[in-house]
Amino acid sequence: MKYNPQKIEKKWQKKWTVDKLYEPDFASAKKPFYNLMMFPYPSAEGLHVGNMYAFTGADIYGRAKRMQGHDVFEPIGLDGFGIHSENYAMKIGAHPAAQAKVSEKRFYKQMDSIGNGFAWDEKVETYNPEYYKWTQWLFIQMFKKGLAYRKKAEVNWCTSCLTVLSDEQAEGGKCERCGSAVIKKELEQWFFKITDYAEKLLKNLDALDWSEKVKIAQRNWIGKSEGAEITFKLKDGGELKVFTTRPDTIMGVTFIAVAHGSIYAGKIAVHPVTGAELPVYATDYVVADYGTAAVMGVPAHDERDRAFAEAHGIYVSDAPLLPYDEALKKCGGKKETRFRLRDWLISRQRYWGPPIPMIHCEKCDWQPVPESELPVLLPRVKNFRPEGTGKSPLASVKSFYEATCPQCGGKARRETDVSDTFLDSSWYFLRYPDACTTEVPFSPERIKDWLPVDMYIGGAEHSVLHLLYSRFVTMALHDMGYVDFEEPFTVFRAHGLLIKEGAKMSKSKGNVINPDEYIERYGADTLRTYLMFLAPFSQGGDFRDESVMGIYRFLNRVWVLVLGNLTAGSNGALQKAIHKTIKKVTEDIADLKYNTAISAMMILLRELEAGEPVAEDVKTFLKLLAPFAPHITEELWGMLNGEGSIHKSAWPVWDAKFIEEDEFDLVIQINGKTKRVIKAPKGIDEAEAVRLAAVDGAPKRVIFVHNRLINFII
RNA sequence: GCCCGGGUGGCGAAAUGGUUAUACGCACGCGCCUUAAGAGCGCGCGCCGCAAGGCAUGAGAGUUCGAGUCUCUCCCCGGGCACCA
Repeated sequence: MKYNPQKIEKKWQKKWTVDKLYEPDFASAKKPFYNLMMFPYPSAEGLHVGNMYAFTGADIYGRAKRMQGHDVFEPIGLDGFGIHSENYAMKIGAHPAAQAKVSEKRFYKQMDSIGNGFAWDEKVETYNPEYYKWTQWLFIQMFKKGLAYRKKAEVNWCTSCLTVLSDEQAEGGKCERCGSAVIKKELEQWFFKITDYAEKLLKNLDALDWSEKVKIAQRNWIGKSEGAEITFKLKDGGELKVFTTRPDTIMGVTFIAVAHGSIYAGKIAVHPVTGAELPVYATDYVVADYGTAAVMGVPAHDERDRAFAEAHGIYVSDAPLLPYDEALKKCGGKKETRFRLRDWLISRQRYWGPPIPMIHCEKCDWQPVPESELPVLLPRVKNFRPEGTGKSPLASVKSFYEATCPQCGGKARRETDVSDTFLDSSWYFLRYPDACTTEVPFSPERIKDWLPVDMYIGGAEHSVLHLLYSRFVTMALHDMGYVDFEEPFTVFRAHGLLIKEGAKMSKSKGNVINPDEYIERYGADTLRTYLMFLAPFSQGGDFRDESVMGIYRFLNRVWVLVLGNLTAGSNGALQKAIHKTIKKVTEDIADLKYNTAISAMMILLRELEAGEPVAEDVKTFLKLLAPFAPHITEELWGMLNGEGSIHKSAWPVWDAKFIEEDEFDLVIQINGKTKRVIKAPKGIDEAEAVRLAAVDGAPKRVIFVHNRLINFII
C-alpha cells in the first residue's frame, strides 16, 4: 500500500472534527493550557503560507503539550472587521459584508486542511454582531471609567484610506495598512487614555516571559524619560517652560528652541542662574506634542543644539556641567517624567467596523448607548466607500444617525465613526473560552480557569500594536474588576519571517506561495514538517521548492518502515538511540527549535531502518513525529493497533539509564591539533588517558579535559 | 544616527558554561535497479593536493594549550525606531 496523503488527511480531519478530539472539557479540565496564536486578517485571496507557518509552529507546541497531559485549548477565528478587509473588498469590487462571508468559508476550509488541532466550537469573527456587541460594550466601559474621551488634536490622516490612524499605525509617516503617506489634520476624535497606564505597561514588562526583541520594542515605544521641567522668565513678562533630561547642562544654555507656531518664537528669555539673555527660536527639530514643545539649547553638550547654534551664529559656550541635584536647585527645576507614548486614537472614518456606541445630544453632551440596546448594528449600505470628508460614510445615512438622547429623550445624533480594528483584537482571547455566550462578553468562570494565556505565538510586527493594546485593555478590565490578572499573555514568542529563495514574498514579485498547491501535491504533513525544518522557528525560513521533496521522502520512509515486517518480541538494541531522540525532541519542542528536532528524528529513522525495531519502538517514534505530521502518524498508529488517537496518547519519557554512555571518543591532540580519536572508558583519569594516547617523548605540558580530550604540548 | 538579529560548503542550515567545525536536508557525481525515464536504494561530496599534509566559520587584531563560540576595531546583509530634548 502506497502512502497517499490526500486520502488519509481528509479522512482524519473529518474524524477529528466529528469526535471533537481537540475540544477541551472546559468544566472538568485538570490542567488547562491555553495555546493561542494570532488570528488572521482574512483580507487576501486566501490563507497565506506565512499564516500557515505561524499556525503550524504554534500547533506543534500545543500538540506536544496535549500529549504531555495538558488540557489544551487551541482556538482560532477571523479578525475580519477593519480597513484591511474593507480595502480588499473595494479592490475586488465587492461589498465588505458579502466578501466577509466568502473569505470566511475559504479561510476556514484552508485552516481545516492544514491539520491543526483547533477547537472549532469556539471560533470568533470580529464582524459578527454577537461579537462586536461586546466590542461596543468594551468602549462604553472605557467611557464610563473615564478612559475614553474626545479631543481636538493634530491627528494622522491616511491620504489613501481616507481616515485617521493611531500613532502606532502611522509609524514612520506611513500608513500601516497601505503604505501611503500620512499627513497631519486637526480633527476632533475619540481617544483611549492608554497613557494612564504608561508606567504599568513599562514596569510589568520586566516580569513577562516574552521574546526580548518585543519587550525592547515596547519599552522604546513607551519611551520613558526622566528629567526636569525648568521655567525660564521672559524679558518682557511671562514665562516659558522646557523639559530636559540633562538639567546638569544648565550653565551651557545659550538659546531656547521652540516648535513652529509657538507663541514664544522671537522673544527673549532670561537664564535662571546667570541672568543672561537667551534668544527664542522656532525650529522644526522641536516636536510639537512632546514635553513642553520647548527645549533649552545647549550647544556645548548636545549635537543637535550645536548644529543649530553654528547654523545661526549663536555663541557656543563650553560651560561646565554641574552636579545633577545642584543644577536643579540653582535653576529651580522640578523633576518630571515624560513618556513618548500618546493616547490611542480610536475613531475611524470608515464603514467596515463596529459603530462607536455613543450619542451626542445638544443638551446632555455625549451619552453612551444604553447597554440593553447593544449592538448598534452596522447598517448594510450600498455606499460604503470612504469619502475623505473627515466623516464616515455612515454620516450620510439618516436612518442611522438619527437618534434620541438616552438621557433626556430629545433629538440627538448618533456617532457615525467606527472603531479601530485593533480594538476588535484587543480582547478576543477573553471571548474564545466561551465564544457562544450571549449574556456576557466573556464567561468569568472560564476566564478564571483558562486565562491568562499560557503560550501566545505570533509575528513581531505586532510588537507595538496588538500586543500593547491588548495589555492596556486587560489592565483596564482588571481595574474595573472584570478580570483578576493584569497581563493577558504569560508567555509570548515571536516567530520569524518566511521568505522565498532569499526574497520577501510579495504579489508584485509573483513569488507568493499558495499552501493549497503543496498540500494537494505532497499533503499537509509534508508541508508542515518542511516549514518547520527550514530554520529555527524564531528566525524564520527560506522556502525552496526543490527541498520539499526531502521531507516527502522522509515521510514515505516512515510509511514503508511501519508497513514492513516489524520484529516480534522485544529488542533492546535500539533503546539508546530512541531515548536520546526522545530527550532531544522533547527539549527542542519546548524551545521551539523544531528544525533540529526533525533532524534528530531523521537520524533515528535511519537507525530503525538499519536495526530490527519492534512495534513499541516504532510507536514511540510515531509519537515524537505526531505533532509535526499529525495525519500520517494517526494512520500508522491505527495500523499498529494503537489505542485511541495518537494525539491523546502519552508523550514518551526518556530514561537516563539508556542514554548514558560507558565509552567516549577520546580526542588526542598535539599542540592543539587533533591527531587521533580513540574509544576510551568514561571517567578515566589523566594518567590513564596519557597511557591510552601512547604519545612518544616528554611533553612540556599536558592538558586533560575530563571525558573529552587530551592535548600534549611538545 | 540609534536599537535588535545575522554573516559557517554550490544552497537551507547544525554546533556557542571554549576543546573532533560543517549534523540533518537539498543540489550534484558515481553505481544498482529499469527497455527507457522517473522514483527508489547504495556510495561519495568544504577547499588545495597523487599523497603526506596544508588551509578554511565576513576582515583584522587580542586572550588562551586550544576560538565559529570570549574581547576590541572594522565591513556587509536583514528587520525595527528615528529630530522625543
